[in-house]
Amino acid sequence: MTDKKIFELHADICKSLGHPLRIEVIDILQDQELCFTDILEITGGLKSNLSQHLSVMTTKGILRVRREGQCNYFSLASKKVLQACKLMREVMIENLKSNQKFLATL
Amino acid sequence: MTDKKIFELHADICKSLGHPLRIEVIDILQDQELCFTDILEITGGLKSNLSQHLSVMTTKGILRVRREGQCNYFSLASKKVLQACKLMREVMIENLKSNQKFLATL
DNA sequence: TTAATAGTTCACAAATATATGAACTAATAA
DNA sequence: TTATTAGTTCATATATTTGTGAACTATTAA
Repeated sequence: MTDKKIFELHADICKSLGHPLRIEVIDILQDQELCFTDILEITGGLKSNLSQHLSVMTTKGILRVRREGQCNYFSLASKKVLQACKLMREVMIENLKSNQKFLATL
Repeated sequence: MTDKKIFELHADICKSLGHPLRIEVIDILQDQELCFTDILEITGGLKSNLSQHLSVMTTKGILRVRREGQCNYFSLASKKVLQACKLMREVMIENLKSNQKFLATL
């Protein structure tokens, strides 16, 4: 496999982190498995929209689904996703702080 | 700041990882500082395109730029970005392997 | 001053992602 | 059987990203 192809696959899975609703879902599922309706109740918004985002995340291997009766239970496929997500949040917070410091000097 | 606003900022910085060229740049800069022309030579493509991607990454606080003479030297702003990136690559590789295993059973 | 190098910025076209509501399916309950 | 719950899928409108080439700016060299 060429490097370029690796970068594409790598970027593709990283895209899962690039939407507020998907970040929120990762946040919610960090230490629990929840069914669709529970997630929807927490995040708000349209069910069709959430369903599509969960579907993308599942297809990309970020989430697992488990069907039980009429409910679909979602969970994180790997703790590594959560770790990566937390690291990026730290970077964001650090940038936020350094911007605030900079603004304070004006 | 509301949770939703945090998720937006978080997702926004994660978007930096969601493009093959930007992943390649992070890869290249993982242990060195390089100027624009060097990066362009490695990645290929149009200079305007690379310039715009580097600009986005810098604005989002993923990269640092240092001007020296006529050259712009780029480097990673934080090792945490690299760590996050590596974790996501591991997830991607694990998924790739498990897909291959699944295909082998057919 | 003129030319060359090293990039950035801009305008616009094309591609991709996102949101929305309606229609649909599958499982359970009445 | 009929209704209800729990979601998925689809079509389509809108928004955002991305790629491209031309024009531009800043620094150094001749």
